[in-house]
Amino acid sequence: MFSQSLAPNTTQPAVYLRAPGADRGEELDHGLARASLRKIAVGEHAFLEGAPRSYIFKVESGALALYRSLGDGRRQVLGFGFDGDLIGLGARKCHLVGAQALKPTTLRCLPVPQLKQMINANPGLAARLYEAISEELADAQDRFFNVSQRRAIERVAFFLQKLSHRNEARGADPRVILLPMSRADIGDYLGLTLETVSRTLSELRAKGYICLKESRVVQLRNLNALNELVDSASDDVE
Amino acid sequence: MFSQSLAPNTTQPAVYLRAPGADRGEELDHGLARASLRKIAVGEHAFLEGAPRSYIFKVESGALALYRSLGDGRRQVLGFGFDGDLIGLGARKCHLVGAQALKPTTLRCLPVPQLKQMINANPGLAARLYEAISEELADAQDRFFNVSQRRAIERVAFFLQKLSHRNEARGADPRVILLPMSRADIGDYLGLTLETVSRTLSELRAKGYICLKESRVVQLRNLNALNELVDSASDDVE
DNA sequence: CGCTGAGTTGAAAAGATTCAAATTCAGTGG
DNA sequence: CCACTGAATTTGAATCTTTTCAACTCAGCG
Repeated sequence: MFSQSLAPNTTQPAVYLRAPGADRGEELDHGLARASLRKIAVGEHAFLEGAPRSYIFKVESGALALYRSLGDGRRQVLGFGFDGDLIGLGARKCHLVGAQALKPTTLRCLPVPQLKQMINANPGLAARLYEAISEELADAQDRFFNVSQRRAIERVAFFLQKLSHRNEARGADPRVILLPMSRADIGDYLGLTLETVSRTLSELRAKGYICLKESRVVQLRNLNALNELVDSASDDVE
Repeated sequence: MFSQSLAPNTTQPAVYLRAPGADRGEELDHGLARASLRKIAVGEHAFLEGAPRSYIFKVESGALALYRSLGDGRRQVLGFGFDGDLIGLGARKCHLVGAQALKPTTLRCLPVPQLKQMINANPGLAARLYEAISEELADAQDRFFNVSQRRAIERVAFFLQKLSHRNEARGADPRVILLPMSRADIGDYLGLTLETVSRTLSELRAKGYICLKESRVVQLRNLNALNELVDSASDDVE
């Protein structure tokens, strides 16, 4: 793929690995279990863009936005870190994304040298990291085409669907979504303005697909319709 | 990052690694040098979406489009494979992207079992693959925000800039770009329609930034202006 | 009880898509 | 070698979507 080898000022990845599943990442879990805890308040950063990568983190509780700043004050949110997620991984020496807490957040911090040691001691861990990061790439691609070629309503539906599936995977209610992030964060994630996000949520409510009691609590009332918005690439669902 | 752990039908990554640089991937090069050659014609596939991952490929000459199909016949082009690029890598058993030749293309084919053997014999190789894929992820993120929050003219400038840098990195003329792909391919890559791509190229020509003698040959006449279009919103942290 | 920041909503403007037509280009067969 | 055919490209005009700018509501908090 040409893009990476061209990118001269390519942005630094922090590489976000998912939380190890049941049969993966035992070593990581083991190391992390003994790692130190750190608490950060809303608005504080786990790490800043450009900061040296000293630790990798596992989110114990709370939520973070992973973003890159643009020159003109705008920013691109690349993802969110929720409890169970690993953040801050990557091959480079510095983070090129920042991780800012959206609510009070607790992190486990594993020093990078220790991670490297673990990898050296256990080559299988490298393969796991590789798998995890290739998942991450797959996800980035998934998000890419769900954003680049779709309308606002489809993007928002995609976003809600992902959160719903995440709940499901964790045994939480897939029909009730708690949003720790603002409309602006969602917009920066989906490539929309905050007004469009708000309007689109209102539109989904008008269609009866969702229910918005509080602005940060979304009830999904018609999961099928949402899924169709995401899956059907161009059949309008009115 | 939540997205990956949610994605239920997450798309399969083929993981696209870049061509090994001067000091990287010697083992890969070594193995590939003895790998078998395969030629494919325009429109043929190196591998189809969903096909089992039997080989990884190095593009010797030619060009391919790496894409995923959408339900309704549209597709998302995730990248292009040019000579020197490695394609088809990834942790999963099947490709979830297809790789279709844009012009007559020659590939080196390295069987996956052999790659695994090489990794086992040389743990350092795994680290290199990890680095390479984290670069790939960084690139995907780069592309992501260059597409999701920008106008057509900025997207096209970004595209041309990348190709220009690629030429530069390879000792080719950074001011002359040969496009092996159609306007539709570019559009599918940038999240635009082919008409918009065409119009935007015409606009860049009208501004005097580029020169289009033939539709597949672009001369960059004002590299600074193009760079400003790209950088206007994204200020790199380095 | 007024502030402040987040969210919602409206209206005008900008930008991209869609549909349609014209033009260029490449490859084929005469 | 040239005309023909189909594909790729360009361009135009109408339409649709999203953004922008602005006003307004609401909840939390000093």
